Amino acid sequence: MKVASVLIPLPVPEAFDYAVPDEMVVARGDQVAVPLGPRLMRGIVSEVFETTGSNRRLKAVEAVLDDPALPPSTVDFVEWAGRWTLAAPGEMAATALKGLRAPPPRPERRVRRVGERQPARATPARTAVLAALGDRALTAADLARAAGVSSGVVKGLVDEGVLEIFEVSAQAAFDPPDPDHAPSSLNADQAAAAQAMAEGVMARAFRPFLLDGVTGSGKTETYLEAAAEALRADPAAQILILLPEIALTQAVIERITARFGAAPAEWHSGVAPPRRRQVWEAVVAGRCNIVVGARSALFLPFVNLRLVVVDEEHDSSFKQEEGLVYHGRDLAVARARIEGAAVVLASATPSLETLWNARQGRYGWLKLRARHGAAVLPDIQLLDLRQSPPDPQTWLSQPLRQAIGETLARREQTLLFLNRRGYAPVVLCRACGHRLTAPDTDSWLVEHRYTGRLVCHLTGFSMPRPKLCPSCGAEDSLVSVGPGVERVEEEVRQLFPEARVAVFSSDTVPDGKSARALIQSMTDGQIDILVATQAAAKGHNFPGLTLVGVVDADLGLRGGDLRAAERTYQLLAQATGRAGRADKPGRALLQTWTPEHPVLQALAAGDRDAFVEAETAEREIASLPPYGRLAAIILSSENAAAVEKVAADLAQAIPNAERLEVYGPADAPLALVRGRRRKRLLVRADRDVDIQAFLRAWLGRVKAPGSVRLTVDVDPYSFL
DNA sequence: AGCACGCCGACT
DNA sequence: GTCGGCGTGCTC
Repeated sequence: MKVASVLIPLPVPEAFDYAVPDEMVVARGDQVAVPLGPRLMRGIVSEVFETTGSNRRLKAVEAVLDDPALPPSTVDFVEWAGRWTLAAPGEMAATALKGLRAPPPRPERRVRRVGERQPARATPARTAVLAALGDRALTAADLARAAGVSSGVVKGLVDEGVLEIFEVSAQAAFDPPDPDHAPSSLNADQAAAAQAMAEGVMARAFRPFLLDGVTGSGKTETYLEAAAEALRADPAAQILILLPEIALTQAVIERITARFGAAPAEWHSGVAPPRRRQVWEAVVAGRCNIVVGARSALFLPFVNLRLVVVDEEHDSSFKQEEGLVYHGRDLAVARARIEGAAVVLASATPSLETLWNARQGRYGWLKLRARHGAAVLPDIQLLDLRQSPPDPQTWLSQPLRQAIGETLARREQTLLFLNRRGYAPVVLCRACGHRLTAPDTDSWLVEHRYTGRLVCHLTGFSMPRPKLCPSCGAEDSLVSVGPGVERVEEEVRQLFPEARVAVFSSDTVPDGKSARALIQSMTDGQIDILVATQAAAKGHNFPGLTLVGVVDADLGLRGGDLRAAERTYQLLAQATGRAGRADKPGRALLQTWTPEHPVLQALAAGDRDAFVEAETAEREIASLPPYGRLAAIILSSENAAAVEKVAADLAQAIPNAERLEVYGPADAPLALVRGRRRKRLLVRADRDVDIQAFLRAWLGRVKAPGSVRLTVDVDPYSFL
């Protein structure tokens, strides 16, 4: 008997087996309809095999669906990703079908001649219609318009049998990119890197690269030349370019369009479902060469993937935390390995993991130096706040104020960087010391003055700023503690009333359109001082910007999670890198209470290698990534007792394992979110330990009731 | 995810 | 005395 294993988009731990009827032809990757309990489900065939006797009688595959099959390598990838992240394989498979959610486009109805048949009565209108049509096929409406008659005339000819209606499936066309449309002229570094990447693509085997170059070194044009080379060698080659954020796609799409004379396909959550269906179908049919997208584009059914680019590979937005928990960069490398393709991780501030892989020789390491005339690294100074503390209730120290004043006098621009939205991160009661938190979440409420509300940045809960302390009832006792961008803006306006000041944060710039407008007015010099969160630290270059002030360089270093130092280094390197060009040297001033901190020392010295060296050494001593591996298990439920119970059960059931430790259970750092009590366990293992096998064995021993949600996060990034 | 089966409060 | 609440469990 022939049996098909079918991946079903449900949280079941394995594929389900179905009998294949004798006359049915099924293959791995096919989309099938299978009975599950009382209903029919769409599934993906993961395997077809022959068996003699079965110990259980199987239901039969109902039908093979018309929708295109997933290419076998896409099935390989989906299965691998499911095993790696401990997700249900069927749910991972379902992400590869996300493009099919919209109904197929309605086929277009067109009319054409039926042989040489003539109408019984040839009126002028009818003659005009037949003349306009010729031997083409048009829609009835287009034809009537072309002939300058009403649609009734066309209908009459159809009724008479002179014309017939037929259906054509509407298919979006993707123009083939022309690799020689507008090649960039590359400098020596770029040409060497592009050459190495192109050779990697030609090898038709897994070839990973780190493309390591400061802002302005021309990473994008370099990897686009490698893509062009791939297309020259194989016009059917498919290329995937992953970006951390939707906001960055437009600029890259424009550059690709200019380089190749054809627009690439776009793939992310902002693309409408019918369009996504078109892209999905074009990708699986090999009718689409270049896709630019967010991490979910990794799951597209490529048939000839030759090159994957992960731009800004260090960016933590590649880590998906909700639903399926995975890291887009890691899965991109895996996909390239499975497809036998080249993968390029590009960044000015590569992640420690990637740098480590490059140093070990696992990844080809392609370095680009800054180009002549591009932004040069600014002079970075640390401002020791112990020497020159700001006045009470202000946040800018005297040296920074003076620098802003000088910059203003030279009619140049300042960026004040503070990675904190709103006016004040904490509101507390002077009388009783109570800190205001959201009612169902124990994170602090952030004061926003523009809206006059207190906002929970985790859940979006907000309330008006109360008059009385909700804890002790004292009147007028609430004080705003600490600065956010709005508060720094207030201080700047008082200090420099004549300056034009703007705030750039996700609150003032909620969408791409307003972001472009603000960036434009900054570029045009209509803003003197921009107070910004990390929303402005990425990717924009302002020619008149010569001073970057970091209001609180210590901010990201507190809290001490694994990647705090790395993230801070990357963020501040990006922020300070905004200042200055060759003809107008810039400077960056970092306000800190701990100028001796190695991260800040490395930043001030402009010495990335020293930072990487020190940070890597610390990770090695602690056997943390990349020297070890981590996984987190997060339990959450509205029922606190149920969480405790499952946590205790898990702690009881830890399998024996060598070179592996389990920490916890402990309250998650935010122990209450949206009314759900959260507990966390953390697993650390040596690099060569199969941490997934351990987790599977462990979780197999404990059953959590439906009321407790259990999330596994392999290689966690957020430690909330 | 659905949809079943299965034990305890307000109704004809 | 029933209709129905959603808690646990299964679906090849």
